[in-house]
Amino acid sequence: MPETTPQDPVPLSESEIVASRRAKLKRFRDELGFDPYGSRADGLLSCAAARALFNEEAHVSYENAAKAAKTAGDAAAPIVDNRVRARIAGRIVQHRDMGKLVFLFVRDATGDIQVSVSKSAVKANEFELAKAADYGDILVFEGPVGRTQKGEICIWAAGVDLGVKSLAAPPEKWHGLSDPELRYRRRYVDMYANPETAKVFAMRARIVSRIRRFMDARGFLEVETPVLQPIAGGAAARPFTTHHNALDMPLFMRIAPELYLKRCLVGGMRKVYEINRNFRNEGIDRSHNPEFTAMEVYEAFGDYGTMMELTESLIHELAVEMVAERQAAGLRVDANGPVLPWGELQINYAKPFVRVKFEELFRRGVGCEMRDFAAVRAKAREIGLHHEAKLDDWLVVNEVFEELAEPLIDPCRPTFVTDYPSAVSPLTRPSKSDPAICERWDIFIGGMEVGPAYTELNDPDIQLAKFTEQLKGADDEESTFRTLDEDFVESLRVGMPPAGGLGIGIDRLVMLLTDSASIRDVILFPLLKSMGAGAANDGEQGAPAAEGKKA
RNA sequence: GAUUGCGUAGCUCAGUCGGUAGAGCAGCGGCCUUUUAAGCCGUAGGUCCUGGGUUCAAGUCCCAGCGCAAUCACCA
Repeated sequence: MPETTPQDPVPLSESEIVASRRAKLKRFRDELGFDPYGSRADGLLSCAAARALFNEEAHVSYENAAKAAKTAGDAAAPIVDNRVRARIAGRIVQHRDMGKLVFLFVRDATGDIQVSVSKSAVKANEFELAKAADYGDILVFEGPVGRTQKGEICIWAAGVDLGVKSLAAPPEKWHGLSDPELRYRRRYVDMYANPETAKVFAMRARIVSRIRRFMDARGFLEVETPVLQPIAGGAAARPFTTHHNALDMPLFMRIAPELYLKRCLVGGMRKVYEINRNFRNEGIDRSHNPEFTAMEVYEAFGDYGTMMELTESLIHELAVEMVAERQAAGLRVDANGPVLPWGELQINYAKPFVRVKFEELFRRGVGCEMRDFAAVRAKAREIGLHHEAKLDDWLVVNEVFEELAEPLIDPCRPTFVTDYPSAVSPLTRPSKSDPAICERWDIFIGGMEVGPAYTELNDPDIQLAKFTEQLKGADDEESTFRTLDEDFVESLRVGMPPAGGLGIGIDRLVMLLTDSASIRDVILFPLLKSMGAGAANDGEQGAPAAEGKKA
């Protein structure tokens, strides 16, 4: 490179690596006759499936026959080879060139398998390809499944082809990619460099499909409701705003599907659910991503009790299945039931889950009755809640509860906290026997709130009053996106049957079931700030990052 | 949004009190038909996140910015 222009931030050393890979690509194509961008390959097995084809008996009898043939020379009987043949494709993650024999480890999403390529067993160009292959290239191999002298299951290549030549500099092959930022930004590298990553997303897919099977088996209908909404309702979060050009209409990305799913009940669907993305314009941390997957469930003529049974059965069943998966993978499993590790914790998903009333937990954590507001306020001041005086009684109760009572919940046992004060759950139906509390629960697992459920409010007049009251309390910023959903109220006037409703944070549940510490470890492409100048490999003409955006 | 920590080769990481920029892997050249965390020998590779400042001298100290992480706030 004679000169590096400012628009070309690629460091010289990297161009050297890329240049050598480009030279190899040319050689593979021009000298060895392989298409560096590959073509269709039929009958491919996964690496895991190929490994499973190994048969010790066939391997031993082949080895013996080959040995005998060698000593007997020409007089030997023809060698019988009963080893099963397999064709696989994957990235080269290890490469040991022993001269006339090359050992490679090949990886796909199911795992690794060793391949050895002997100069005497393949065509000359195929051998050269295997010999010169780079870490990260995808190769296709075909041959019998046996093992090596060291006992490693191994495909003895009879054919080698190029799937695709990789031009990028690969990550370190023993440590992989460990910088979390690089793992998220270049997930496509993370997924093959760190097999654990690929496993988590395979588990996530199985969990979500099991949830669907569970819901379908119970007669729930899966529906899809709008993500683009003229009014962002159903939760108390800040929405993302957008705009439809042809209609010249402001729109919001939904913060919850709730109000549409309830309309489905009005329309006559008895049991509905939706698994889909919500978008909330709030902070980001270990358990929050701006877009996240939630399941919402509504059951006509159910209530928060039916939702509790459903939730408990669902999560229990998922945990049992995860335990079975871990057992199948050879991991140690707790003999005492469905116990899964989550970081330092061992979470026990045995039924029944813990159930505790808000009022009871409050009493235990705070040491006074929640309805004794004077005592509660005294406690609030004691723990340093200075703005206590400005808050309504029940809001103080709630804050004191979160501070002193929630920590009492055993993080190792899924726990339903039930019967919240009505005043802190404005859209929930008050209990018939005690209107100060309402029919709502939250489920906590591992110290995280995984989801709430309610006996839904279906009186249009009360709903309208509560909406209106909420709007009155909105500050300036809030009132720019909070609008009364009159059509929803109108739907309640048509008549929504009494119902139970449930929301479960799927990402958080997947975190718990896959022993992932951060929500970003269970979201393939979590939102990151965009990089300014000097962005890694993006080729972006990174404008000085400080410009614009920030306010 | 606040606080703290981190940012050095493609990757994983050292870098002492402020005094010539280091290692392993990947790459490149050579040897080898059974390797297993990376076979053996040799070789090359740098915007020390960016921009200022202090200093004879800054990867190192100071200020500002960018990014990531953790904790808190908001929220689920």
